[in-house]
Amino acid sequence: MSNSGNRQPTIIDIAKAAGVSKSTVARALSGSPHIGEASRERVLTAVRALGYERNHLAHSLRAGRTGMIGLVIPDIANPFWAEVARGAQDAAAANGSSLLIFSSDWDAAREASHLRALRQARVDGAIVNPVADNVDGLGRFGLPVVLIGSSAERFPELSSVGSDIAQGVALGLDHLASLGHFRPALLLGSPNRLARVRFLRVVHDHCLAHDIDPATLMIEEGEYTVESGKAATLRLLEREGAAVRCIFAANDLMALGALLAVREAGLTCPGEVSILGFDGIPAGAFSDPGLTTIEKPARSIGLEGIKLLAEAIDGNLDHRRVLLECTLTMRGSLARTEKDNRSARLVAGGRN
Amino acid sequence: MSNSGNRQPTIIDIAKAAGVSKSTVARALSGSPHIGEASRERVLTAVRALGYERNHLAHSLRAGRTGMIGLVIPDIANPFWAEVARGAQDAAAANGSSLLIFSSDWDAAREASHLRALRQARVDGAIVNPVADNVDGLGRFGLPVVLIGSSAERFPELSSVGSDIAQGVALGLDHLASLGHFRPALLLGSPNRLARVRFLRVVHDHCLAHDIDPATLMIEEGEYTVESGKAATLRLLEREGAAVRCIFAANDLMALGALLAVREAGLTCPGEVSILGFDGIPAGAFSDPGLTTIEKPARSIGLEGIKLLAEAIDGNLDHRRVLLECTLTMRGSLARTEKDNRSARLVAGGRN
DNA sequence: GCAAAAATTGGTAACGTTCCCAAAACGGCA
DNA sequence: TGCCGTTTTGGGAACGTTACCAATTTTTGC
Repeated sequence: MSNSGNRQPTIIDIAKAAGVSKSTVARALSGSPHIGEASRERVLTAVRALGYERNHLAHSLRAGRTGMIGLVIPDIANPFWAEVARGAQDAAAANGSSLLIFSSDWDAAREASHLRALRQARVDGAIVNPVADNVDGLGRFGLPVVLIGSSAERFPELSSVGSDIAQGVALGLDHLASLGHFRPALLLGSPNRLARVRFLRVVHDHCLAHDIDPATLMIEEGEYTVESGKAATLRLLEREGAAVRCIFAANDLMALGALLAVREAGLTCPGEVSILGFDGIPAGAFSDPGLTTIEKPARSIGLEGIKLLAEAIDGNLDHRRVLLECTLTMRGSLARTEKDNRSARLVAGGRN
Repeated sequence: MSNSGNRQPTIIDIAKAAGVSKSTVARALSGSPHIGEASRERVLTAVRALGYERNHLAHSLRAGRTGMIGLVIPDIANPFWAEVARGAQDAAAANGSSLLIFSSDWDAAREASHLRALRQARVDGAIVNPVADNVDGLGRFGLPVVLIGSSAERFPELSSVGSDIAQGVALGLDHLASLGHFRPALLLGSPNRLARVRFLRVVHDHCLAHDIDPATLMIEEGEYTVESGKAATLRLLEREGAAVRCIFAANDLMALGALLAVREAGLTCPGEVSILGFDGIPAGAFSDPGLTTIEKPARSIGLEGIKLLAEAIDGNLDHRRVLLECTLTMRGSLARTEKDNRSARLVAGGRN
């Protein structure tokens, strides 16, 4: 009668069934040594019989930690972020915590609202790709936070995990150079993007190391979409006297657009034009030829984020910034060139 | 001294600050009418001053519901499931609940463990794409469940949301017919797959409706991957006397493979061979030509799943099976054919 | 056989919230 | 002024767990 209905049994139900007090049940459940063998047996039998499962809510309330972690990313439907989420999920599962995932849609208000929800749910901490420009929302978050993604640079006072863009760009340039492409045309984002500045800085250094005048590199702009990449490449190919043999795009979508443009211009890839992308999106595997690209370690970012956060939660709060290496994923869009265009290094006057 | 440290304030802290009892604070917070205007003001002022935020754990424990919903899918990194998750997320956010997302990796043990975690977290219900063949794990889940995906058919006694494959296949066949393709070659999964049977049944009906002998259709098998789709298409094109003008693939990956094969065989798409896919994966938008496909309503599935679950949670537990319409996403891989191959309907003896 | 030590057990408070009931304050009215 | 009805308030108890302390039982040593 007291246990009418089929609600989940509590330790009190177990205590009644086993004929002991709830304290004893708690001890049996927690594996405490302060309990007799006989009692433990009877409790565990009752637990199995009634199908008891600990109420995580009550436990969390008492213990002051929930074992839940928040993950706020721009869009779970975006392959890159989905991959990050997957990494975080695996790492979280490994240490027994679960993930509360939210998509901010690059909207500051939504991000703030999600952070509030996370705080109210009393998560132990959160991993966030911040969209808000002001640190306020995050600074006042009041819980351990780890930032992910490149935008984390704007908040140097918080721990973060990101991919090493500079290393990735250098890796790409070195690989291109090893194939004889010393002066790839560049498909970059719009000038006000932070990523573009970073990208160019590495290119600059690379050029100096190879005795090339950075000013002679051809550069076109896009908006990180297939269409803009295609249009930009078409503009590139139409430049007079420009024998484009290699294109290095700042993201895979633009690289895919470049591929389309090259074919539309009657050229072949990789035969006449080599194309290198940046990101490692799944769609790059299905193009023809497959897109060779610098792959960001998306899954590792999620994984490492959880690791860092776990440390922060355990009080081991050493502020850290982790940069993970990008890797080269070779598919078919790159070919060796015979004409070593490094010889152009002494010729001045290329446009842009 | 009592409120030392900077832990989150509770209603008791607010009560002290406002000089009232915790009951009064609770009333002010819940918008109860049984409270004086003066007290309400003082409470709300204190709330703002101390930055109080309700402890969702304690509330859930008391209220008996958490406002949390579980989502168990095979892989959050898979674009289709990520899209489903996004739909669920949006719908959940709309009614103020949050999502606990887990990836089962098509592994029954992992699925069971995730369901256990959800039960312990006392979620209000769960949306699951079941991998386990036995209904046991789900039947004993003990909480409201909504199944998603086609495998839900194996559990007719539970509510579910899926895409209407039959309608989608019919839609594709009708569209192909409207372009003059009455006898598309079929790229299907292996014979033991349930999906294949369903697919074929619709094709059969369609053929009868158009006076075509289903036995004359060319069919090849693949494993739902790009490579197997390519290989299968190559086999198709090598058949003697087979003038393949149209291919209908059971999923987009195989369709993408078909595209590669067609080009490799020196043919053009859609000029000489039209290709129709099924799924609506993002990569289909980036191929050349873009892949025309039957798109599953992934986001709507997640959305509708939450709606159904919400009803079930509110006790309105009418068992239901919702089938959502697939849509036709037109890109560039289909062309009208002049030769109406319907005329072949009287000729018997095509292989397979 | 008895005291002391050790092992085992039960009772109670606490985590932060909400709900119910009773107490207090306030107003109007005779 | 006293009584009654209404509004406003405070004091528990409860949700299910864990932790502490005290009480009980058992074991050990002499």
